[in-house]
Amino acid sequence: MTFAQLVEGSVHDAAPALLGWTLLVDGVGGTIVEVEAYEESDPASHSFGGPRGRNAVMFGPPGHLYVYRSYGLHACANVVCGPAGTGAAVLLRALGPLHGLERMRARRGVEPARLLCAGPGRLCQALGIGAEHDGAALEQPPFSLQPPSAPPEVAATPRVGITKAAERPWRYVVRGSPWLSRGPRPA
DNA sequence: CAGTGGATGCTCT
DNA sequence: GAGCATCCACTGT
Repeated sequence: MTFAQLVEGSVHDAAPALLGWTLLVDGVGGTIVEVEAYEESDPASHSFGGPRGRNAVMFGPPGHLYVYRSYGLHACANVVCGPAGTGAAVLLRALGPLHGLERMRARRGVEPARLLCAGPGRLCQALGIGAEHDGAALEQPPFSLQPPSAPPEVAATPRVGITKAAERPWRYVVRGSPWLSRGPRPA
C-alpha cells in the first residue's frame, strides 16, 4: 500500500492506517502514534457545511496538508484524505520522536523527549510546520514519509478537546505507545 | 496528581 | 463579540 493509495481511501480506513508511518520535515520527525478522523458530515469538523474560507484545502486532493491555527497560538496539521472534494482529513496528534531531536528541542525549548511531539500544537512546533505549509503536498520536499516495517496494534477512543460529536470514537492510537498526547493508555 | 485560568488570532454571526 | 480540533504555569491537596 503506497501513501497515495492509503490517503485516497475512506478517512475511517486511512486514519488508523497512518499509524506507524514515519513523517519527516526537512529530516526532523518520527513515527505517527496518534491521529483523529474528521469528515464533512461531522459537526466537529472544520469542513462541516461545505468549502468556505480557511477549509478550502480540505476539499482539495488527498495527500496534502491542511494547517490551521488553534486558539491564536498553535498550528495543527491534518492529512487530507478520501476522494478529492469530500472534505475529510486526519489530524496528526502525536509522534514518537526519532530524528532531529536537537532541532526539536531548539524549537520547543529544553524539554523531556516525552513532550516534544505529544499534542497537535507541540508536534507542529517541533517539526517547524506552520501556516505556510497549508496546502503543501506531503510527497514533496521538505516532507518525506516511510511506511511502517510492521503494522502497529491500533486502539480507537473518543476524540480529544472537542465539544461537538465528542462521543464518536474516531481517535486512533498505537496501543501502549509512550508518546501519546494524554494518558492513561486505552485498554 | 487534579483543577483552573490566561495567552492570543482568526472565522463566523 | 463569541467560540475555538491548545498549551503552559500556577494552585491546592
